[in-house]
Amino acid sequence: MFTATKIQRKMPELPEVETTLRGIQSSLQQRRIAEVIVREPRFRWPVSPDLPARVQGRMVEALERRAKYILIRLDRGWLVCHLGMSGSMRIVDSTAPPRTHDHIDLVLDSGSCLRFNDPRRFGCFLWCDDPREHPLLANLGPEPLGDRFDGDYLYQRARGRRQAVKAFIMDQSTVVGVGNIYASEALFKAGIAPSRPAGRVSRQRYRRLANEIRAVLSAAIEQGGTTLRDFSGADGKPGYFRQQLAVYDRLGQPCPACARPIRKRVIGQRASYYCPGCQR
DNA sequence: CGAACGACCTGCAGGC
DNA sequence: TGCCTGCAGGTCGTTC
Repeated sequence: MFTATKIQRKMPELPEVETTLRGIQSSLQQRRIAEVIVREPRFRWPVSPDLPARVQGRMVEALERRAKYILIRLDRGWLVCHLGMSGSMRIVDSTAPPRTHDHIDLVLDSGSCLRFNDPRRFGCFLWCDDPREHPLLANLGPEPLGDRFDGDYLYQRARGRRQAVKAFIMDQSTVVGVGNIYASEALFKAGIAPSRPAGRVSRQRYRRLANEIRAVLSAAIEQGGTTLRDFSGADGKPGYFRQQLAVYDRLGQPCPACARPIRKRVIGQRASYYCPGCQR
């Protein structure tokens, strides 16, 4: 039960990032940034001391997402933000007192404020001239919901790879945005064992896998709002999101398809859940 | 080149 | 109650 709460509370996989972006977009767009408050600059990459000066007074033109990065386009330059493993963003009244781990504020001319909270500080909040030239974004694979991603692409890219297929699809240079939960889920739905070498999955099965990745991410994005509402409302309603998961965090529970107990194995240093009967 | 692994952090659950 | 250990949604840099 507590596991369900845990999952709800922090889940910056791609659907969460997309939901976050949609949630903050209308409050930021076409607003001027009156002030930047950095209470804690130590992140995965530290906040540059000159970031406030570059950002204060700028207008927010648009928000975009690339992989799990939230990109905020200003009238001069961009902000490149990542939620890491524990980050979240919310819109608050700029007079609201900051809570623990509320590290950065973008105070807007509207009186609202974008507040970035990140307990583990694995995220980042960077300024750059042009994200297309930023090294962090340079080697990212295609978007899983875009045109350039399909089974044939995965099949081609997997030629000669001995790496486990789960690690392969979680590699951001293969395809972006497939996190640990959805990697397990998509592999289950595609009937592929997570430890199978990437180079030993057929073209046909990669087509299935690509479709399942798209399906599971799209469904989660549609539900993202619900997850966030539960999160911010703190109404203690557990498990709504977790019920959608067939295998993740379900060690020993019956497979929804064949009822054999779900197994857990560490692959590429990450916990992986699968059905030994349905996945080959 | 690919692949494995350590590292970065805090919070929480569970065991003793 | 409190201390210790292990584990957690990400992913980059180093090393082999």
